Amino acid sequence: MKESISPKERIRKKREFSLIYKKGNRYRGKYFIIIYLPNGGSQSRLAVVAGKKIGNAVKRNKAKRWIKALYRRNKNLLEDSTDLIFIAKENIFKAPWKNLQKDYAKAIEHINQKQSM
RNA sequence: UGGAGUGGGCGAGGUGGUUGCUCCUUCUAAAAAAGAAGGGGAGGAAAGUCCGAACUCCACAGGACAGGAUGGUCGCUAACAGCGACUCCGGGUGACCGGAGGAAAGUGCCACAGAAAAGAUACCGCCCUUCGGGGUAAGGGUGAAAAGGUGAGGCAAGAGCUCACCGCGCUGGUGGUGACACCAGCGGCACGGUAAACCCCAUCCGGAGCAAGGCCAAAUCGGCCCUGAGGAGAUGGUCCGUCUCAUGGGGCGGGUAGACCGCUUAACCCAUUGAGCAAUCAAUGGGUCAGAUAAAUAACCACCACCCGCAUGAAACAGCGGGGACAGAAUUCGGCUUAUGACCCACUCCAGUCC
RNA sequence: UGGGAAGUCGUCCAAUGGUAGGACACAUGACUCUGGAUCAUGGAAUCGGGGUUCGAAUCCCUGCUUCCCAG
Repeated sequence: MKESISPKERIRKKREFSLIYKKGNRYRGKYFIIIYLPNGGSQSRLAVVAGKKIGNAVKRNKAKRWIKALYRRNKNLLEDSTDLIFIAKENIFKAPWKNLQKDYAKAIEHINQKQSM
């Protein structure tokens, strides 16, 4: 299993963001919020939002990197191809790596169940 | 040994493994996509956006006004509110640090207190007196600030009225590119403070900003041009013809999404030599060092080094637990300012002790 | 990324460089059988740090926060 994220696997256009915000479902995790929408394509896609509330530029980048790493490491968990927007919360910097992984696994499980129904 | 001053260096600690991101080159190959190999990949402040430029577009005969910025002198620089050296003033025992045009061009302001806050009709006072008035500014108290200061002479009482020293101003000389310094003489000296109040003087300044600007260009709507058989209407007594409207086909230019250029080789960096007190400049040789766009440097693990705490101990090693700042390029440079853990280096000052 | 504006009691606004004021809100008391309204009294602030000045909310530097504009 490859663990890369190529440009095709990212959400980049403002129009696409608006669509997902409008029609997608939300899951509130402990350290982040996920907005997800099945896209019917061949690949899942990803975007991370880290707002100004979280901190300065260094902190925002760090949050993005962590969430991207989570996604890469656990690509195979997701069953259907889905567009995902992650919104990082402030407490993400206090979390140990293992808790983040648990929280992520729980979130993906939740999404899989919802979509198979 | 302790305390302090100035300037500078380094700053995701190092090595390895697994998995990843971005750009360039070569190859798979003829192009795109994809893959493989090799190489490059954050900072001293990248930050705040406080100044100054480069670059691009717009405006522009020339001159004047308005508005803004700067402000000791000389130098450096592409430019600057920057930097260097020097001058004067103020602070500090000292190393050192901070400040800087003009108040005699004019206007304004100086609360309260005080007689008076500025070219003094002087409140109390002192002295003289023909009792009408006159001469004074030593002393008093107020205030942030009170009309040169101290001492002596002098006088009715006093006063730069006179003298000495200090301060201030003017003139001349000498030294210095200059700010200014030193020396001599003269004036006796009514002429505060505030220009980060208006202002005056000198110097500089057109506006907007890479979301600048350029180039290519879907879909849709509308515009213009060409054109086909037929349709409707107008002209006409009717047909042909001509004109208008709707429609089919083709083309054109503007322009949106989007793509590309701008986009990284530059007032660049390093070394040596020379000029200069220095900032800096010159010559020679070498180097290429991020270019992303929902936005790249990371995640996890192991070991080693450093620091802190715990416990043992005379001390150290081993052990356990924890820690490593401020902070992320976005057109590019030169500065300023602010944030910053640990460590290191150079020079200097003060105090104590010893030799 | 670039360009601009503003910070005064809890809130909304005032204030020539000279004692920071008003309204609403809050607290206490009076009035009332009680509450409201009314009356009286009181507390509470110049975004932080420097500088100029005898004296700064105001003038000058420098940071911080908030808001607006440009696709």
